[in-house]
Amino acid sequence: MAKKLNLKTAAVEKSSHLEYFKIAVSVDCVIFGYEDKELKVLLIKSDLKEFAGLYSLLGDLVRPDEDLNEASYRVLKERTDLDDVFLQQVHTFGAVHRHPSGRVISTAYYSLVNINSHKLKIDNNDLHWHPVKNIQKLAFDHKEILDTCLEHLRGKIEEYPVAHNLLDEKFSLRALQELYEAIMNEPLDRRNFRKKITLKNWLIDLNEMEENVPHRPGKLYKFRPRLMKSRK
Amino acid sequence: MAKKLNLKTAAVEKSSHLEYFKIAVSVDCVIFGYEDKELKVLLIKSDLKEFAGLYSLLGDLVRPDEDLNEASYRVLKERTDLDDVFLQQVHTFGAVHRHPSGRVISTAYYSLVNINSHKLKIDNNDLHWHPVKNIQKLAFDHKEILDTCLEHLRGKIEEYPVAHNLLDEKFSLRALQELYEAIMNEPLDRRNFRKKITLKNWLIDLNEMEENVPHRPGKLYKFRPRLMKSRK
DNA sequence: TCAAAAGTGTTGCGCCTACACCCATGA
DNA sequence: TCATGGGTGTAGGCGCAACACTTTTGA
Repeated sequence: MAKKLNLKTAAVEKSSHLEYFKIAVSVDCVIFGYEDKELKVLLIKSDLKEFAGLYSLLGDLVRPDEDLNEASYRVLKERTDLDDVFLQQVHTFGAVHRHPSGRVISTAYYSLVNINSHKLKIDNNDLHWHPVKNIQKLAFDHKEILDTCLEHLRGKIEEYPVAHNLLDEKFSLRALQELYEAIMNEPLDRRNFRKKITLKNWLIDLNEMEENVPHRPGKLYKFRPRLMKSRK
Repeated sequence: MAKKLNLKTAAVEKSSHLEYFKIAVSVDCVIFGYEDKELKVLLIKSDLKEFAGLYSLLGDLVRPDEDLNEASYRVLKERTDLDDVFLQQVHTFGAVHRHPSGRVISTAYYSLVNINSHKLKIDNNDLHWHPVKNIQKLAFDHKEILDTCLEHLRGKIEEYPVAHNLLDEKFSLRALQELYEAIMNEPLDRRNFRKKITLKNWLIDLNEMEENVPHRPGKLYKFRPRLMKSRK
């Protein structure tokens, strides 16, 4: 009974805090792809005058009736038409002046997609895959977001079989190693890499060989299907 | 020149998206403490009718002119009067209906504080330290937030010397081990624990002994000062 | 036959776990 | 002298890094 004193309904609480509903929430997606032995990220030309000439990550405001995670899937789907992909939340960036349009707090996600398996929905915004290594500056705090996500990705691929999202279904161990080298940005020892991967037991030997290569063909592998839970 | 076509100022962009500024952003702080060989968390009685009788984490809406991280420091300061503490962002929870007052997206932080080194600012909301082990249910999605933060803490203390935030300045190795056992929720081998800690070189031997213990006194240690960067 | 990459093992090191005994102190 | 915890070392296993030679294929 005495406890009743301080209780208020949610509706009452909301009305007393209306002035706080002035912050927009967005998601920014670091969409990684892999092509020509390079890790790439999907960028778009910023359409803000303040960032004229700079590229930015793909992002959008979260809709009032949309889960935060769903918003990141929507962004991805809108741009790549993919909807069953690896996508992971990493960090939320909330500096007051990070966005010139007003107060926008943004949750960063990264995603791994196969560049060959989809067509970009290219509009007139210069959407393109950009090699991660060359990126010096992006609009907003997107360079920091990119760096943070790349750091997370580096930790992730050591422990989880997520690399299949970036590759075609069949691949040689060399191709897989080149992918790892591109992500880690360092050369790896071939024998040790093969041992480590074998030990993890992520791969299935397809008993097929590379074809049309100008050298001794390598065996082809694929990732074990049960490991490939997308959307998480 | 041609590029000018699609550019718009930030002000224009904001006006075209006003309907999205309807989501509130909050921070929820999992404030961990350590007392009586138990890991505890600071809880408050929920003041929402929808959650009558349940406890919740400490949180607050982020102010329009306040950095996200600063909001979490403010919440901590308001409740514990501490302002130079370990605080780390973990995850952002954004389900549509996670808050009955409306659309509130919440970024979760956890913090490590010394229960003895401050006085709680206790108001009439039944603010108290609650053993983590006994918690079954909390208001909102706060149980999930707690679990997520605890999992992160477990990883953190293995790699970083953050435990000093929970202990008094001087402590015995046994006390440190008991803290680790409380956090990991499992017994640890004494010899192996000491070896591991010694190897990490986090501690300074104070050449002092425990006093007033009913058994052989142990040596006292403290954490190396340079390691103790608070606020990350 | 050459160029290019495939494929393969061993050694040493550091870290981890499991495990048992004697020592110092206060009651 | 007893109860309580302090303090210590070793052995086996595992993962990791460093490192070189032979084989297969296409050109």
